[in-house]
Amino acid sequence: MAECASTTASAASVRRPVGRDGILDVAARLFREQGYGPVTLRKIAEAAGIKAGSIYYHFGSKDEIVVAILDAGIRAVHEKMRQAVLGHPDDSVAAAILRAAIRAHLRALLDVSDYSSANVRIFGQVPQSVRDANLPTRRAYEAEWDNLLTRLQRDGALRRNVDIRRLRLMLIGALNATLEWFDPERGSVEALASTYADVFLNGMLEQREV
Amino acid sequence: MAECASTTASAASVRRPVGRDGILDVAARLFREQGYGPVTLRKIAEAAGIKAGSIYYHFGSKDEIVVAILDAGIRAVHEKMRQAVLGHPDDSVAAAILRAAIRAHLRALLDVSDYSSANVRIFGQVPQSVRDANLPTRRAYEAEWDNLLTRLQRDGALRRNVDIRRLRLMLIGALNATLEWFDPERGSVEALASTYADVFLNGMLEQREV
DNA sequence: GTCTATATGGGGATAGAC
DNA sequence: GTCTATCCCCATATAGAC
Repeated sequence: MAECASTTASAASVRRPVGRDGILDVAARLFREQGYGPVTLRKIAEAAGIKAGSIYYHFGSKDEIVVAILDAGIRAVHEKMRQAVLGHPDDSVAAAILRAAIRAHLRALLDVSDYSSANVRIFGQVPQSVRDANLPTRRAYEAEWDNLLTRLQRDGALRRNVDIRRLRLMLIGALNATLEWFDPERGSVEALASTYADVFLNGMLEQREV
Repeated sequence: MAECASTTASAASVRRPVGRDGILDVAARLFREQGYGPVTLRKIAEAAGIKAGSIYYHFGSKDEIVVAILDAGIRAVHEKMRQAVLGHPDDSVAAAILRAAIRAHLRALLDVSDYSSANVRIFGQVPQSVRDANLPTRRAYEAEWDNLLTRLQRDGALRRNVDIRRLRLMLIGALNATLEWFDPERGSVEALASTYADVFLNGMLEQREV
């Protein structure tokens, strides 16, 4: 969000205003790394190079920070996924479109955005009021997937006996779960995305014919 | 774990010792419902009908309770899955064995055990020391799946180009993610298990021939 | 915009009576 | 085996100086 990474120097570094975006950047990284509970305003302030009380100049409460991060996280992955799908004409092969969407979601989560990964990591841990505030943004992303899946099913590319809502929950849930165990040293995001597409599109059983 | 459900009466109910197992039962339910952070010893004690200080007669710390619940949760789902697989001879159709294993895992998570669901819900939220204590039990369950998948792949039932460890992480991660959204009013666990098996075994694309 | 100082509340944990 | 009472720490949040 801010134009440069914050200095993580513990103290006595160059004193330069971090501002609202700087605080959000640092907080998103900490939430992604540590989850919701362990990240206190004191830790955020220290990582940003300011004092805890100063945060209240920019935000009214801790929850306000969290909501801002959750919203930005969804918007980031939504945008990536939308662009990936737009890159294909409507009459493209269904498998290619789905592969692109899966790849975009995983890249946003594992490669690109601390905000998106923080969202997945902490959404289940934040107070109900915070979840509620994030809901409209989430719904918009879910609708994007539902539109895509509905269109592909109508075109005959997807099995007709699966409920679209359930399929979307399965797919997004499976992709988000990678955050718990993905290790770039064991393989690239690209390879992971390819495997997910293989399994979700064609299954894990040996195909009898092609 | 205890032989009967605890009375949830807020006060002045029949005073009967709840004991170690009673505390664990109540705590597991609260952790499943609320996650790790919001569940305090005071809340556990109140739900169990005792006072917070009394918990320390049975446990040395809050973490000791959490570790006991995490371990019991894995053991419960492990046992269910193992029994489900044992119900099939080694030369059964691979798809049938996998379906049974998937069904057993989902049932343990969504139907049977507060301990298993609490495990999935809070594992990512607990301190590292608690996770470490739970690791051996987890590894044993993971090995059970790896053994099954390796055997099926050796028999030619699974595609050869997928890494077993990665496949297991994909599968378990996807199944565990259902805890976030599964609603029994929208469909049974059995139906959900069937859909998961369909998609993971054969994929979501319309099959060209059978 | 950031600081220092502090109010206020709730958490885990302990000691000793019953 | 459970109670009451309490210690100690750390969280969010506020007030006012600079």
